[in-house]
Amino acid sequence: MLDAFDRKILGALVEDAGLSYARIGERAGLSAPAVFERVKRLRSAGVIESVTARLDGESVGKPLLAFVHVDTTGWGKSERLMRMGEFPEVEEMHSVAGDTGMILKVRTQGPQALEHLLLQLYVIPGVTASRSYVVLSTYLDRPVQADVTLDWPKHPLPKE
Amino acid sequence: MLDAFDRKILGALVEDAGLSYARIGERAGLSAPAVFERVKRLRSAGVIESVTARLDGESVGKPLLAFVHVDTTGWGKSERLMRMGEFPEVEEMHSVAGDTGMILKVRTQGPQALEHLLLQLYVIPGVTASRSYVVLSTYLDRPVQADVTLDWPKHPLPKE
DNA sequence: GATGAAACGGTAACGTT
DNA sequence: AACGTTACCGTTTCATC
Repeated sequence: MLDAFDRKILGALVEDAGLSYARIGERAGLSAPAVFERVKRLRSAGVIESVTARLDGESVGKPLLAFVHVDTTGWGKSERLMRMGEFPEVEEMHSVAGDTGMILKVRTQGPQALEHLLLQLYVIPGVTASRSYVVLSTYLDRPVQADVTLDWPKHPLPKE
Repeated sequence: MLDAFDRKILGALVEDAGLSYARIGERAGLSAPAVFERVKRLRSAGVIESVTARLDGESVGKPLLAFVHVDTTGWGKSERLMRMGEFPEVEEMHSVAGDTGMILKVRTQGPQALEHLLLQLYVIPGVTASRSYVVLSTYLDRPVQADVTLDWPKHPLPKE
């Protein structure tokens, strides 16, 4: 589905979407219009979902990052729970397999704002518990990368 | 630090960084050159960290998303642990407060690639345990938002 | 911060392999 | 069918007020 040209173009755009098509073309071995055509195709195919500015949480007034595990009775995707996404502080919501049902990534002004968010959570019918993991340091935070580690063992049988 | 103009500009750029300065200016009530100057300032101030393409995990061959809790003896930030970031599959690494020391966000080709990543993890001295939360559905996944919920209660004392 | 102008890059049409 | 070349036009970006 994606050839080597596409991978190089995507790699460049993830690194810096402000690069000119000509410059990306140098990196990928294509002319600017060729890059343009491929980017247009990758966009409409949904490979590129969007092009956005990444902001510094602290600078925009949200220095506190936390992952919140939410336990629910029944199954997770309630109307009320989904509405937590209306808070700009909530960046991610995933249902997961494991000892919790839902993981939220939230970025808030501080502990009080987090508490308010948790209060909103406990008002929702079916929410039985939550565990918050407050981030102390972020060592890595980057977008989906275009490349993949190639040489995974096909059948990684652990040696005894 | 950020005025209302900045917030509007940042909001527009997070939504779509491909917008022209003229169009952002309409939305914010500024001329294109004024927007340009502010964006330049926001960039060099580090408020805008980067401008990137957001890719669809499935399309780039990484349909499996998981959060991995890593428990370690001593304290988390070992040289070896940091090198997990060399895998393009590892998107985030945070040290956290709670019943684990470190949370990794990883996106892989499938279960086997995740297993290989976990094997790499257990090779690291000091890593004692891990718990993986495999994402079943993603309901929300968006960048840091420029806006904040305004009317948090200042001192949210829970009523009895 | 706005206005006007110059340089640059995005984008379409066309020709080539 | 996909890329390169050419050329135009909108946008970025700078100088001036």
